[in-house]
Amino acid sequence: MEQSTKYVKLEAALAQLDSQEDVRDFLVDLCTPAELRALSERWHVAQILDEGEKSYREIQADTGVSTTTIGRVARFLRDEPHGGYRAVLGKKDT
Amino acid sequence: MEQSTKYVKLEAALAQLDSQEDVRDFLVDLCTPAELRALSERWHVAQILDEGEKSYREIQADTGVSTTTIGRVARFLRDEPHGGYRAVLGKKDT
DNA sequence: TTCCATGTGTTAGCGCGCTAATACACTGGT
DNA sequence: ACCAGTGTATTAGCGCGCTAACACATGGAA
Repeated sequence: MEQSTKYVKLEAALAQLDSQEDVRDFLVDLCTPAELRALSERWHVAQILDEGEKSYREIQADTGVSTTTIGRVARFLRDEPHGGYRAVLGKKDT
Repeated sequence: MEQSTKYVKLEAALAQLDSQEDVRDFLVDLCTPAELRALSERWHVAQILDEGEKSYREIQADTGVSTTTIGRVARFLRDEPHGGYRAVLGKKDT
């Protein structure tokens, strides 16, 4: 298989990784620990918010994430600028 | 398909996205523009370094990324803490 | 040997995402 | 009417990744 384009876009690189382990290793090399933590926390919060069963303050107590950040994630989730979260959240069950 | 575990890990979420577009949309929702730019630049630099044909100063001139950052990416690439870059770079040909 | 480009390290300063703390308007239960 | 809990906004301060601008040692070419 020939790779014609000289450089692989970030999303293309991630899309071609199938296993959870490969993605993990790639992210660890690409991100700093602080960044990886921040991204994981946001994604975690997004999933909790999507369930719609906990208040901001409960989520803060459970995860340690500030309500400021929770509010920001909630805004992205609500406004759905690109539906990127939905594409994954929608796969959880039918 | 039932999703038994309550929350999906970040790497699992990305691993289950097949298309480049889905990954892109997910990243755009998850990351801030500044973060996405930083990650993309690092990945871009990593690929250029992997070719081994340009000096740090050339890369800086081409991409606008500082030699400090280039050096940091180079160090990760050299030390290969988890081989995450390699897993993608190795797929480019052969 | 001289000189220049290289990889690498160091410092200062900036931008920005995060926390902590607080405040406000709204709503449902008592 | 009151009050507790909610989503949300605001402020100050901190950590950290980035840039800019150096400095330094090494190595190859003139």
